[in-house]
Amino acid sequence: MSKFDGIPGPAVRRLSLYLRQLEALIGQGRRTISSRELGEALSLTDAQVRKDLAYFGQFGHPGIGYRVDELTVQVRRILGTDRDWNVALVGAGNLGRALLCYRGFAKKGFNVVAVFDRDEHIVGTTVDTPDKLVVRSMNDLRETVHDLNIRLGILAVPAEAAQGVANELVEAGVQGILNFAPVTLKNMSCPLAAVDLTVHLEQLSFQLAGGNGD
Amino acid sequence: MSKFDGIPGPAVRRLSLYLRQLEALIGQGRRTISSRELGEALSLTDAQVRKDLAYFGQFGHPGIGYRVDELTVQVRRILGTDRDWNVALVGAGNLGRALLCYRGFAKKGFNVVAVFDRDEHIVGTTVDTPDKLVVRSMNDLRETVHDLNIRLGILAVPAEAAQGVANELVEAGVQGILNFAPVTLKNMSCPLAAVDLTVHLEQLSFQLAGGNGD
DNA sequence: TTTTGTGAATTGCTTCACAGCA
DNA sequence: TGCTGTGAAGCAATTCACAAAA
Repeated sequence: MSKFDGIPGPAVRRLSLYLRQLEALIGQGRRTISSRELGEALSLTDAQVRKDLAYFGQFGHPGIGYRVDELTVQVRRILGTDRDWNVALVGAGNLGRALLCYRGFAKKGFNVVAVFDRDEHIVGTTVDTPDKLVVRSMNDLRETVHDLNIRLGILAVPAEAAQGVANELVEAGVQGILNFAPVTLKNMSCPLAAVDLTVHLEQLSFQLAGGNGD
Repeated sequence: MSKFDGIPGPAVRRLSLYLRQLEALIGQGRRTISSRELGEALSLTDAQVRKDLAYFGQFGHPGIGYRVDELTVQVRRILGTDRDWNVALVGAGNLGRALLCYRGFAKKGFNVVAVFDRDEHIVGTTVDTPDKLVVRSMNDLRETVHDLNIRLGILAVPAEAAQGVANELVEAGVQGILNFAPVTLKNMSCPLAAVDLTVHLEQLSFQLAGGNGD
């Protein structure tokens, strides 16, 4: 039903990479870039780049290429990162606290405005991060999500707790979840993204173990 | 040239998910599982599960399904995680230290046995993690990689430094790199895996911004 | 019956190659 | 000439559907 139906998932994922590269180009003061050069920087073919961008509109200029500032604005608009998103983080363990320190989220317009933890011993303490957030109780989830206009949730809890907390997040009104727990969430009624840190190491070990004579 | 040529990349990625689910099943004491049930747990079709596993051998038993312990052994062998891998982490910033605390790596047989940082003020200090590693100088990279039999590197440095450090890792003898820096590494002669934390949030915001009427 | 393994059909994605524009 | 946008072709991955095994 979406206006972006029929667009390959891989193309949408690459959109993020184009944006990252475009932001680097702005830093270098580049005004325009061709599909060939943009592809080269990301190890993609020029045709791939043109087709991906053409799914969303006509952004290029024949004979010139793409204007960097213009395309940046367009890709941000398509990805929805032309405005800020308020985010709740659940799980104030090691990973959770590290993510709070990570500047990359805010730089892209994702503001972590609240932290929650199930452990009542931690609730009320201040997390040692740049913006000094106080850990909130899971009981305040729904109210906080509403009051702070939180739309996304980051799940940094142990695997056993993940499904339950994910349900609570949706119940509280969150519209999308980034899941760091090593479990596949089931029956979610909102968009999901999953990051499993060990899966990527396994892919490397596969390539090394299977790729040569062992 | 590999014995696993012609196998779809997506199938290999799912292998990690099968293994994760199998390990959960062992914890529950399950003896066998059908392709249908395994697929259900991971939101895949039964045909997908069977075809993926069949790329690597005949592990199933008609009328029974797959024996959990048997299949676990096989998948570990295929992924190369039936033995341990020594890993070096470069970048002792917030993200790097958080990854050192993360128990998931060791649980899967990936042992982070050395930490490096370019900042000589940090070199020599002990990182506050369970296994108390001392931060090493980048000058000792090659020697340490050799002495500790390190085969994989985790890159947790700023974007600007990533390409340079990646080159140094390969130069030092590392055979695969897991890259957390938000850049696409170029001209690498070893297997790579990339984790960009903001990319996943952008995918969520795309789905929310584009999926409904805005 | 239940459930696998697999050729065949289908769907989806990428690359090719070229018309059209600057 | 240089470069985009895009149908057509080619390739890759998934799903179907059924023979064979327990």
